[in-house]
Amino acid sequence: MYAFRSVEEKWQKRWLAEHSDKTPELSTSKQKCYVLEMLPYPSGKIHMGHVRNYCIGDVLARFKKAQGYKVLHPQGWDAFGLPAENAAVQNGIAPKTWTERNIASMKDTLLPLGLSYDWDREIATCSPEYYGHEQRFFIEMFEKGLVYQKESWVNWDPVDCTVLANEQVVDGKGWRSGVPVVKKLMKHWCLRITDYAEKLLNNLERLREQPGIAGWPEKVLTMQRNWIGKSEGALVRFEFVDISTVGNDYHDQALVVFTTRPETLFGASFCAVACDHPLAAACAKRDHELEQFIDDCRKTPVTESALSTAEKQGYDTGIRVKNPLKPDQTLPVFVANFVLMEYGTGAVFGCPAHDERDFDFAKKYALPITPVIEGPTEERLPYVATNGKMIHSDFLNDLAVLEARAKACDWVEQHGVGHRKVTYRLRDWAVSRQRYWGCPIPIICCPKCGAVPVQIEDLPVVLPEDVDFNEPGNPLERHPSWKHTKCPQCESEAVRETDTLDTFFESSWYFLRYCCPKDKEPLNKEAVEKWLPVDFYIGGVEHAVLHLLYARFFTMVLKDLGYLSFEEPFSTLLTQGMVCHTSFQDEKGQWLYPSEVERQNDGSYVTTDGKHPVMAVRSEKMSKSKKNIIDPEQMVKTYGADALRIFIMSDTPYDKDFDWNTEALDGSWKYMNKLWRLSEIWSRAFDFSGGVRPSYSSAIPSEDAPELLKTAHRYLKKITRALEQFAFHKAIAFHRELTREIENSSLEVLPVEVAREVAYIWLLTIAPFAPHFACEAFELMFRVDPLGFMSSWPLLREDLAQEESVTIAVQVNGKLRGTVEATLDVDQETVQTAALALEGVYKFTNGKSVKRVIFVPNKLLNIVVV
RNA sequence: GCCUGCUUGGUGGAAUCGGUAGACACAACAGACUUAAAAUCUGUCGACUUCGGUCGUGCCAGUUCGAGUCUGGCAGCAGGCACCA
Repeated sequence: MYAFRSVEEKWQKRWLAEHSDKTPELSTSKQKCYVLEMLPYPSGKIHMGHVRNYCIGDVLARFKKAQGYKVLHPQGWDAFGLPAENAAVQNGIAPKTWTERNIASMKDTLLPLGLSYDWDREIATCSPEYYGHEQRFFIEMFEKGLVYQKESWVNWDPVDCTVLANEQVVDGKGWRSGVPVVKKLMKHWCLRITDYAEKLLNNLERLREQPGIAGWPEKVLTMQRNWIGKSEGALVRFEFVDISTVGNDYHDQALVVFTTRPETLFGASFCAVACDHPLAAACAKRDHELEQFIDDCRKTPVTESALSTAEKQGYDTGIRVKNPLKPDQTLPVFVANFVLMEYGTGAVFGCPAHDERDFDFAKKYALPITPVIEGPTEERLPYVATNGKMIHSDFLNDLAVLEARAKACDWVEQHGVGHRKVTYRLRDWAVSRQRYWGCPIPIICCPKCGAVPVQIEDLPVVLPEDVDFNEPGNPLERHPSWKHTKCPQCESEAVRETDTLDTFFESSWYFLRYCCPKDKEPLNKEAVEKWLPVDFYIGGVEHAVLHLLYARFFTMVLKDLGYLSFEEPFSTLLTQGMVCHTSFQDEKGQWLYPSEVERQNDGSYVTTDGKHPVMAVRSEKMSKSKKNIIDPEQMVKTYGADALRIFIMSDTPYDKDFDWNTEALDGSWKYMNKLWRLSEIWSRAFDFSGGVRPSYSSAIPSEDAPELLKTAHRYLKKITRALEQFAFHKAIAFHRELTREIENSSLEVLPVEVAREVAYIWLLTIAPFAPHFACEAFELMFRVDPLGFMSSWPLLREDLAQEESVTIAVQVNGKLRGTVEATLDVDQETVQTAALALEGVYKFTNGKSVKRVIFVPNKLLNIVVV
């Protein structure tokens, strides 16, 4: 049996001791390959999702290295974040200690997997050597006006006691705590990601698949496009009919609304403003009932389900405005719960005939519904499509909708009542967190000078370690000395900002720091320019908008700050599927671990102790709460790293969900044993001493090449191709076929030079998946130190890989009736003669006349008869 | 509601350009070896069949000599977005 434990330990020790995976020096960026997996949060345990992620990256890294690329393949830790603080509160462990302990134990699980990381470049984002640099970025962004402080309604997570970015609110709930988010008015720091909205959107085109570059998955591009949510329209001014009704608290002569459908202005029947709109506030001062209404609106829960069922509510302010296109028409102004202050101008005009929402509202408040578009056929209102002709619209009549839109825009611009305007759904990135375990925001609040950045030479602003977690809230806030300092400008007593940065800040640039992890400067431009962009970035699709949008934004900002000269950090993005497992419930509905359950012959499940019936729930993502988890450490101990690596890359394409099945892992383990047995047989059968690299096949003419050599080259071609297309599961399937071919060939007739080359191909094509085995077997068979040979890929002889005989399918009227064996590039006549002689073909052509014959060289002959 | 994917045996999945559907595995079944078990090896494994074949890639049409693959329509599943004006 294959002694995987000692073998794997032996080679891991050597790789580490000899720095086998050290990043090579790079003189130019030619032939470089940067392979990166999304860095893990040090939660304490490596789970199967991590394993899948890192195996994909490692196979790619090893393959590219073998192909002759200079590979950068680093790993690190996304080490700031809430769980560390929660542990501090619950168990009294300092966040730093907790994090460091977790990093150590997770690394202990990673090392036995045999991943080819350059550990000399390891980063932990919680170290001041790391976060000090991002404080500098923050200050430079501040000075460039990309950072600002704003008081506004924010998403507040009542459990984590912190502000959340819009991206972190999922279904109206905090992405971490899972409790409903509440609105809270707070001062917080924001980054002007909206300044980059257009670039973030336009560059998505470049991330598409291109020749030689796989690009980003369409799904992710679409998600980012939707998230940015560009819409083109116009701002339009609606003058107040009687300014005195508005009162002195509102300072504009008109209400400005944003619309994407200016062509429907002739169908307007009301205007509505958000409850946070200044006009609403102004009116509420004189109207107690309105004040009450606004209060109620704010209390409306913001959860998705509540929003979709919530009825549209409006309050008529009594103010009336003039329709700018139709000055004799006046419209009522409502405060309405469905208008959002954060989007557009916080004010809309309603055209009920052509908008679902306006339609509902108009019906409820008995407002007129005037159609202005006549669709091609009889449709019911509201008619929201844009094909049709304009009606009841004065100078827009008879125009197509899109023409009318352009004309309406021209009109409002010419008459000074509005202009074209582009709006985005994307909002600025709120980065303040009222937490301890994060990067301190390097700002000092001076009573005289206001917010003043810390001097660059005073960086990093280091987190204090003597903090107490016995009270709720931010420990930095109540630390006796940390926040007290002097203003860098005027020297007066001042306090530090006690908010820390969102942890997505750290992960927005770590991939750059790997190029120069020990540099004194934040980034070594030369190194960054050589290695970036990341060629293959591998991670979960759950980061499609959060992390991946921030990282792109950050790269653009750093370009504008002069740190680098490219805009897009990741050329190809590979999003791996989840690792799933059946989950089990006992009769009481309690979740059970797979180890507590056993399968019976009839396919049903019972508990291991007591044999109680167990319900198997459909396979779903492995999670602690459902207990459907498999511990990678345990699997490595039982089956070995190579078997686990091969297994997790087998059978399922990398981007699809993977169904865990321990029995199938057993199959991979058996394959390892088979490989080892075959290696032993070959090492006894052949003496490969006197040369390692095959030198034979380049000399031999293809017609003299033994069949097995041709087979090996055919599979080398298939496996290489599969790897280049990220079809890892196919590469393994092909290798299994190759193994079977080798097993079935007789060794006696095989010249040693041919055997050498076959063995070389056989071992090196599985090496990216099973590197420990490959080393051990190479050493055994070639009797040399294999380390230098693992980073080479066998040279393909295309002429040997060519099939020289082909099986040609013979069809009659498109139905398969037989096959003909022939030599490559055989002519039609030969095939046709052979085909017509086939019994199965004759039966269907006999007595009929041949109308047509289609011949596809080397593939097929189709005889059409009538 | 909108957007994006996906749908092939009992299961995971193969099938470059439209050209032999089911590679490679898992499970199952049968057999060999064995005192026995494990391990290993061999075989069967889409449905129907009068054993000649016929049908079969979610459903209905179309293009084609030929469709899992292309086009149109429909259904189901998954994911994303959503009072976004």
